[in-house]
Amino acid sequence: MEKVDRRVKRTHRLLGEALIALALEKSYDDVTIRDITERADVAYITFFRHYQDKNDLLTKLLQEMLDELERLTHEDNRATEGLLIFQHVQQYAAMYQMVLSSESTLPVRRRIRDSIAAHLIAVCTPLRNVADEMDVPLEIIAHHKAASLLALIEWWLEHNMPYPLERMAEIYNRLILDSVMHLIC
Amino acid sequence: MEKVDRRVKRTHRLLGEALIALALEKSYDDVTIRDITERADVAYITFFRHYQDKNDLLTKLLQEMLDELERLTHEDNRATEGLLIFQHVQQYAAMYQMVLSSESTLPVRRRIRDSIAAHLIAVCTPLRNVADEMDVPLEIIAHHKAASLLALIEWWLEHNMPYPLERMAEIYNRLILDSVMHLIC
DNA sequence: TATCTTTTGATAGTCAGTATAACATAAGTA
DNA sequence: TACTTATGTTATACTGACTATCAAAAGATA
Repeated sequence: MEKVDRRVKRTHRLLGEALIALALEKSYDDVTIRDITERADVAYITFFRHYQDKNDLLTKLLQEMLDELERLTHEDNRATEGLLIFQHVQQYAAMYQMVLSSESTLPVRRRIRDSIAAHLIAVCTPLRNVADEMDVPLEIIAHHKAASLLALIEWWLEHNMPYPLERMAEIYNRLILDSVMHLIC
Repeated sequence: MEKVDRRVKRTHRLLGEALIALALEKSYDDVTIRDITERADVAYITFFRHYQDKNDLLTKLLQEMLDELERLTHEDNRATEGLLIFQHVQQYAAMYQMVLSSESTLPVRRRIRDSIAAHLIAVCTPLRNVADEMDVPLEIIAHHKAASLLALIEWWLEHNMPYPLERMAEIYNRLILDSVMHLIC
């Protein structure tokens, strides 16, 4: 645990808070770096002393959020997986909305998708028998599951969460988990 | 059938060809409007006399391509649906790659997705019995199918089409169509 | 072919937003 | 207190989108 200069810590916090607040007011894409530094009461140039660009800041903000989800779903109690995911999404709804609705966050969205897919591959590879030539490749199944989950989350958020998270978890189980499991086992 | 000035027709063609050629050389996002007009040997300002911005040009290029797909899948012979789709994607691979891999085409991607979803809803609504409260809502199923299809296409293109289109059609049937049909009927 | 209409081109300029340099000052650390 | 590091100020370069104006060229029409 290295000590970080209090000023650095404060700058990071101020810039992060400013970005989130501004992205909620207008849209992520419309937020300029000047907006962020002015809202944070920080010099413009200071932004570039800490981050390469706006996406870099967003990515770092997202990191711990995703780590937390990773920790939650790692225990992998298949019965509650959907519940945990949608609880988490509801908790960080603003952040997810930001990532899923803005034009310029494709790399971030890709990283989320790929990490979900990689997780499934890691879990399933040892379980799977010798690959049948006729089977759907595991890599494609994993990609499909990850993309479907993100699409479901996106739908929920874009429609302002019309169903409670418990219902979404159930839908997730039927729509995605069941059909994926059917193909794997 | 209205007559279009030959100059207009020529300008449209030149700008469209230039965008596609340039997007293949670098990436769509890195292509500037000045690039396009220079490649097309057309005055910079002329671009704005025809299109609002780069995405507007792309959208109009995409339109007829999608109309063609719509026509093909409208007859909806479920057995050959996957085959038709992946034939079409292979034929227009460059365009699909452009749309699916660039950061700034989220609106275009959304439109494709939503039109696929709308089609499924139109086809299935009359077939479906009174909605069971426990069922997965048709709207979500449609959104899921559209997003999954796009994800599968994306995977195929990003990995440089490692399987022939016939195999992809088969995967599409098992991974997406079967599970969706299972939930609808 | 002559006339009229529309499109195009050249030029110059505005604007927003990103990014960097140099030096002075303030805040934190030990 | 002395030293180190982060921050602020100011000025500047640069890219790319977008517009205005006026002259010239190409096409449509009769």
